[in-house]
Amino acid sequence: MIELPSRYDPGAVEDKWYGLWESKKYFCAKPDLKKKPFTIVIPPPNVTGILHMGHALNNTIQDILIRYHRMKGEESLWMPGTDHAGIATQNVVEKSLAKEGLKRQDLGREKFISRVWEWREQYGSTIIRQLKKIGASCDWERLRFTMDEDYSKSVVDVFVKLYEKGLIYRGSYIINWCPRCQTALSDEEAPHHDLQGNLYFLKYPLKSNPDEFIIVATTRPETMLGDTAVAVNPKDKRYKGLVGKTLILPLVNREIKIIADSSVDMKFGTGAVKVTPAHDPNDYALGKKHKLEFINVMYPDGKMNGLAGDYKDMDRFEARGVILEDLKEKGLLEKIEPHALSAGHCYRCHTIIEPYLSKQWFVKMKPLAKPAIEAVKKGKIKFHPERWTKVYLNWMENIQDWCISRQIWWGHRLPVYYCKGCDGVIVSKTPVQTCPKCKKGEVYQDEDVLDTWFSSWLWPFATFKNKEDLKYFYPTSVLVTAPEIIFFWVARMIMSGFEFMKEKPFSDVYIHGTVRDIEGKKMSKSLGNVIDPLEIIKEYGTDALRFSLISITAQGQDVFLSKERFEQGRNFANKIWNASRFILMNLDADKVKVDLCVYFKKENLSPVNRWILSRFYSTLKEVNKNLDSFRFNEAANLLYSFFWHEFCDWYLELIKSEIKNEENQVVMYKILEKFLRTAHPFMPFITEEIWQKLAPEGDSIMIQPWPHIQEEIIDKKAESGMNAVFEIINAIRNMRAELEVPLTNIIDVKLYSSSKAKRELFKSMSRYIKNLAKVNEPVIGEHYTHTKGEFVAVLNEAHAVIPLAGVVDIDKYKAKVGLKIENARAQIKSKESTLANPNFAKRAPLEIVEGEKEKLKNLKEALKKLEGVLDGIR
RNA sequence: GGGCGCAUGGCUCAGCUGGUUAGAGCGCCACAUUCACAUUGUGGAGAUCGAAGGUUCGAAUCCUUCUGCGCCCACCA
Repeated sequence: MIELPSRYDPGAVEDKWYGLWESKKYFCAKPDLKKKPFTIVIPPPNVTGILHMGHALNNTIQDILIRYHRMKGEESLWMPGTDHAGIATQNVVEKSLAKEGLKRQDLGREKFISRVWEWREQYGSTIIRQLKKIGASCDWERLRFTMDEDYSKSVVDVFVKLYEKGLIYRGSYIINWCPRCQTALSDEEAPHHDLQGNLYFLKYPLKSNPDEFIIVATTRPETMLGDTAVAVNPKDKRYKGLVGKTLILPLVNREIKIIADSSVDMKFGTGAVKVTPAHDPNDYALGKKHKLEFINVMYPDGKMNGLAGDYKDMDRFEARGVILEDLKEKGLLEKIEPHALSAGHCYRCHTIIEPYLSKQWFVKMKPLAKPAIEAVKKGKIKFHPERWTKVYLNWMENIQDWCISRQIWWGHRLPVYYCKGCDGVIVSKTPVQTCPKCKKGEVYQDEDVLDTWFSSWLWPFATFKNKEDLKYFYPTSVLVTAPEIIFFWVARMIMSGFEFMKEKPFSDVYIHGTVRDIEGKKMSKSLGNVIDPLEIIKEYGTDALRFSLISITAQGQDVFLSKERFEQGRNFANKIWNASRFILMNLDADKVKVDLCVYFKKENLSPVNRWILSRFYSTLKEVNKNLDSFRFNEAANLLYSFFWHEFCDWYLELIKSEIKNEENQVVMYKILEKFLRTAHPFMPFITEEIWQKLAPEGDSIMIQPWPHIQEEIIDKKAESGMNAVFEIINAIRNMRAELEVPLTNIIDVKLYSSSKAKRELFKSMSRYIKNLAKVNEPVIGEHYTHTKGEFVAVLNEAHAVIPLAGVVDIDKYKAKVGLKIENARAQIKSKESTLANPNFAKRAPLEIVEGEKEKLKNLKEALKKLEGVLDGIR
């Protein structure tokens, strides 16, 4: 006899079992040629990161996959690690410095970087600890960091390889510049958001006649200081005689030409566009084409520079206001129209991006994209859900070169050196002291670091330290991630895989939804709508967190969360706990040792046991199918309803009175034991806790085999037979509720069926019917004929009948029903008269009238039912 | 401008290749507590599956159009 508390206490067991798994090295994977490998690389969280619901969902899915495949006997490796997250981490450390009143420049590069490392030492393990808390079965001995020495070496190697291949180049282009972070960003790091702005119409006077103007429309008047031309469409009649003439750029009084270019849209604004080649990508192209001057009027921090004349040192948006005022004063501001536009925003600090002309390093992407496109098109790599394929292909087919240099300090420094003597550029894997070209010049290394994603894109292979492991575990199996990083990471890993490994990095990409709050907003600290997974763990337990998260996440759909949703998971864990407690209390250890096969062979399993076994294997089959097709919610919900509604609500209730029967003991035990194994990937802790109590000499549940489907046990006939019994019990319960007969009152029941098989079934199942419906031994008959004073339920090929005599006072019951009927009739009458009232129709709002009509309809239906009941009794 | 997703009981959502009575959780109503579990059990009410067409023996499911919401992409001065 085992004594257990009636509530599952997750806090008391989780750390214990996690510690055991870890100490026994159950998470560790080694190449084993006898086994099939199954590999997942974790999307490395930022070192400074803190676990949020997105992580919880992402990693629960991965853990389910890993545990499932591990139990299926595959050599399963989940490779963990963290990302140095260049800009994000630098910003965090800078913020903490700011509290001391310091800037990173005050420390200098080297000291600042050591500060970041210190920071990492202190906080870098937080996210790892938190991943352990949610039960992640990563091979922690392989923990990697994108700034690890050998990982960094791979980054440098790759840079050099691409450079030597001519796929990396340096050049001056318009890039996305964040004036706050003061660095270049890739296009992906500068997402566009809508803004409500204005279209400003500015007058530029002609040199030949200062009273004559050309009017240009712009959303960014402050850039006019850097204008070097005005462009019109050559077909535009309005400006026919003006092309080639000279304008005086107001405020700076610089001479600029009017040029003609067919790219100018005649319908937009005035059809004349100011050209600022150093501050707009379109204008840049125009500037190149027409050989215009490039005048950069801003400092890197977004303030106007020396070329901005009187506006020097003003912030770009401040300058905008002042410039507009000055133009207005001079009568050169024609008008202002509201205009919706969108602008790039820094993905780290949300500052509006400045398109900025500067010298940066780029990767030529088109050649890399080619095999990556092909692989997906040919189905070598599959996206789940499939629709992401299109998103991926669309991006890949229009891919732009990747700006990879960042003007920050935290990250992989570019392996690029410049010679002061001959201006030579040296790209080298190893540090360079003297210029190999001129042999004498002093050399200095490029100050920039690489884009964080330039290291992340190597993750599926650079995380392997030796060739043997790489060969065995690569390509990896599944990548699990959110849609936000398809371009940042997934697409680039596919490219790098083919480029550097000559092989895809993974076979399947599972894209799960974004975690949102119940109003559909993204969870974020600034919105204050965060549900902290660790708090949920504290309150409800890890298994509850995992189970709830999974069961409400439909494939690829966004997840809407509120705290109450985790109650479902907690309640389920508690249900498992109590059912197990019940079984443990009633289990005779010696009886249970009997092999289930003994019963199968004899084919003498009782219908109830045949049914529950069939239901278990049917469920298992579906669970397998759904896990294999990434429908985790379906799998979870199948387990939920099997365990709760079939195993607990029906099976355990059925066998309760015969629980010491050997066959029942064996089946009950086996079902629980197999269920625990099946549920383990979803709820690792509670399943382990119960497993240990159930099979004390057994090893941990996490290294047990996944239950094998016994196809021959799936018996649809047994299932439908029991369903007929359940139908009867339900019907009787239903009638009892209708007649308000309490369960303490055992009543008579008659069952009729013209089918001999059914009659026999009822007879053999009568003890269960008696127990669960609280009735006396049923009287079983062949043909049902309607008799007064009986309450009837019509079933599938059968009738269940409760004789009312002695159960309820027929006259009283009749009177009660009669009263209800009268009541309903009165209500109908009153509703009808309301509706017939012409004043009501005139004055009441339409929805009220409709509502009343609806109510009337419902009342009439209810009346009909009641009249039927009365007919039955009479 | 292009693309994608969503619209199903009061709320939040499942519903895979179209197939008997459209499911769940929460909420609501009634009844039940010496019996594994009130984090429970039993029963119930509540849905013309966003709208309009179409394909089909049959549509929540496939097609077209429309409406509303959300997201992504795009060099919309």
